[in-house]
Amino acid sequence: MPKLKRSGSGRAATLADVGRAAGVSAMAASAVLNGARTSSRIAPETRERILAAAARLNYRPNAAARALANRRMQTIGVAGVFAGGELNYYFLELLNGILAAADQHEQNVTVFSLHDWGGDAARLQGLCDGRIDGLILVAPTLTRLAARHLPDHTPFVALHANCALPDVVNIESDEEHGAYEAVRHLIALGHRHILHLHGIRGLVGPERRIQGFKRALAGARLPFDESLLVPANFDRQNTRAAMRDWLGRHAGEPLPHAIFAANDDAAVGCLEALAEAGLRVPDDLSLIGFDDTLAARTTVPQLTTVRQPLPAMGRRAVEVLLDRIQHRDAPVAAEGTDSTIVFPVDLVLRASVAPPPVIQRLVPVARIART
Amino acid sequence: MPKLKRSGSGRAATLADVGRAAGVSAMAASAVLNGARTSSRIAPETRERILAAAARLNYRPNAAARALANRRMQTIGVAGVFAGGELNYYFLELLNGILAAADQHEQNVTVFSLHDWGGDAARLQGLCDGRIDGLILVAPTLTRLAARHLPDHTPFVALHANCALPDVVNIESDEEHGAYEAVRHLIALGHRHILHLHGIRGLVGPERRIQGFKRALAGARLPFDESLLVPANFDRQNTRAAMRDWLGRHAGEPLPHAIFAANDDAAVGCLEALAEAGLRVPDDLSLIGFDDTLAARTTVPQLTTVRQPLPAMGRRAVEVLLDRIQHRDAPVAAEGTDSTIVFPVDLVLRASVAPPPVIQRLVPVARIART
DNA sequence: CTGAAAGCGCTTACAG
DNA sequence: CTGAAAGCGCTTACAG
Repeated sequence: MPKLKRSGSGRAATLADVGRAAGVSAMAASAVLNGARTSSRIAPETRERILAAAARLNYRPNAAARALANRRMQTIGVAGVFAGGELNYYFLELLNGILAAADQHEQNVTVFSLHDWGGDAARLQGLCDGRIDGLILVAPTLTRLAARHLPDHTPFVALHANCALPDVVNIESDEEHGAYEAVRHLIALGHRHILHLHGIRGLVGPERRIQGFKRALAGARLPFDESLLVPANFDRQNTRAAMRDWLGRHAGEPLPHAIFAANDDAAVGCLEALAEAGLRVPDDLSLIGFDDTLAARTTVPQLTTVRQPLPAMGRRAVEVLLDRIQHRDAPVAAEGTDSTIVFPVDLVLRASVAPPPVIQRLVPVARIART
Repeated sequence: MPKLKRSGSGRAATLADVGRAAGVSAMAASAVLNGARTSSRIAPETRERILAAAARLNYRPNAAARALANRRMQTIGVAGVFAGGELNYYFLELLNGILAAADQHEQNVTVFSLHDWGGDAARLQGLCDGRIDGLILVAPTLTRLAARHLPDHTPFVALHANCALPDVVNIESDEEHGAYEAVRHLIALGHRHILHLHGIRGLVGPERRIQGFKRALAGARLPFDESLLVPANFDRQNTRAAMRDWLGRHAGEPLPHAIFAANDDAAVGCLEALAEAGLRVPDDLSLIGFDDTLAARTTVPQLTTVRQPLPAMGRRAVEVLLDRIQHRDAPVAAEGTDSTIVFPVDLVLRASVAPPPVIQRLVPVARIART
């Protein structure tokens, strides 16, 4: 039986301990161990002694003390509304890129999961207390007032900001164009009657996708009317319910040729509702998503979708933020330049889209009431 | 045109500033602002003045200074191999629970993404330098030596440890039982010829699932032989390739009744390979997964699977860790008690399992060579 | 009830 | 090349 007790007690070795053990001052130890850029060099022989003592004592510089002296934590924060029932894929992809870039620059990443932007805008203040050197805001939705009162002394960068943030670089992708290309692709295959499952009206992302949808229809001289817009809220559960509901209300009418879902999660919810109703994708109708998250690759059939380069966007956010941290006093963007970085999007062709069936199906009448 | 320059420069207000502004000492300010448990109380009138000054100066306690004085960062770390091509669902579910519990206890969470456990075991050392108060190891696979040399002075807790970690609480679930129940369920429905797509041999999780598989077969007096075990590596891509390969090698032979995949990702990969071969789940054969991650819910059909309560396990890890941090010197477990916490698992019934078809299909001969 | 002192562990000038 | 001093911003005893 091993003794179930770690020696966790007792304090860790400090620079002073190392110095004492090597017969030098703490600051000589600091110079060799923590790579100070002191102009002076330590004699090779002394250096060896210090290194040996440090190894022997298992010395490890204390991050808090260092941060206090340097005014730099080597840590960046990531804040957003991630949890809410289901953690989302969107964030997972982003985090992937953020972690990779942070690792490369030897920065730590602290994740702040907010409940909602409304009440938690105040909480943001609390995070900017020296524990992080800068903060990445993921899809922030702040009121004008809150946006103006972002904590000073802390640099920010935003990803997919849903609101104007004065003096903050915003990183986004060309969503309008992505939506346009997606719908144009459907139209090119012969689809005419296309539904759009859209996100929350008023938010930047959903509105841009709606704009792209409309522009593609207009470009093909296809009529647009509000009935083509089905509200779905960017989330699987909601969309499944919305789609079930839609099918119920349109039983017996001609089935649309295709559906353009505002994101992959919505597309998956839609797929589920269609499957329940006995409709096959892409045989009976085509479906297209947006984002190219894992969700798009783990459905059967896999989803044709618009790829936003989320990991690359996350990486870029880290780089921009680190630059802001280094040059706090530099202006966010050159005079007259926009402080927005736009990534290109790509249409990714997979199995959920096919030409429309020769004989258009009707929306089936519900067979079984399900919960 | 707004001026694109934040006032980021200039330093944040300190306790000394607040004290000065309120005409008291920094420590009086400390007592009222940072809730010191100093036995003495500050006079209500002074208190008001201090509070007012703090508000006026927008005072925010400095985390690093506090950490240095208190020897407590209010931050826990989470380390694991998460990235590797595709960030995994398993971690996403866990993180969900970890973030929720940390939030509740007002702790920050810092995520360390390791490349692999081999080389990075050394990096663990580097993290234990006061920046975190304790560390959660996610599915660690350490050598005996590395395990023995976990940094002192830092409490740990492990989730699904793949190796013995002296004096570290390990949180896991009853995987053997889960595997047993899954296979028993298949057998109860009439399945006889069942394949198991297993993870890496030698790791704790995969081995336990194999044990459960074998026990269920033995319980029903079904013969086991090695050919029922198909190596698949816990990941979608690999499993798809493995399954394609298996189908190719067994073309023309009777199709198995069912497949038990060692995790959901593997099940999804399997599903893809089956779909490519024109085989339908569950009509032609049944499929069952393990974990109940999002992957299990976003396939069509949704997967019958064994649920590990990952968010709850993540929450528990935080609680155990915080307890270890509070009582560093207490033994990890009472004398003679095991320092392992085992969560129960549940079989979740969804659409990927059905009774075997009346007429057993043969493995189809590959129709098109695909890449 | 309030303040002066010392310390947490590290760094950055500044002397020798 | 090396050390003594002061400071980063906060806390915790200890005096008054």
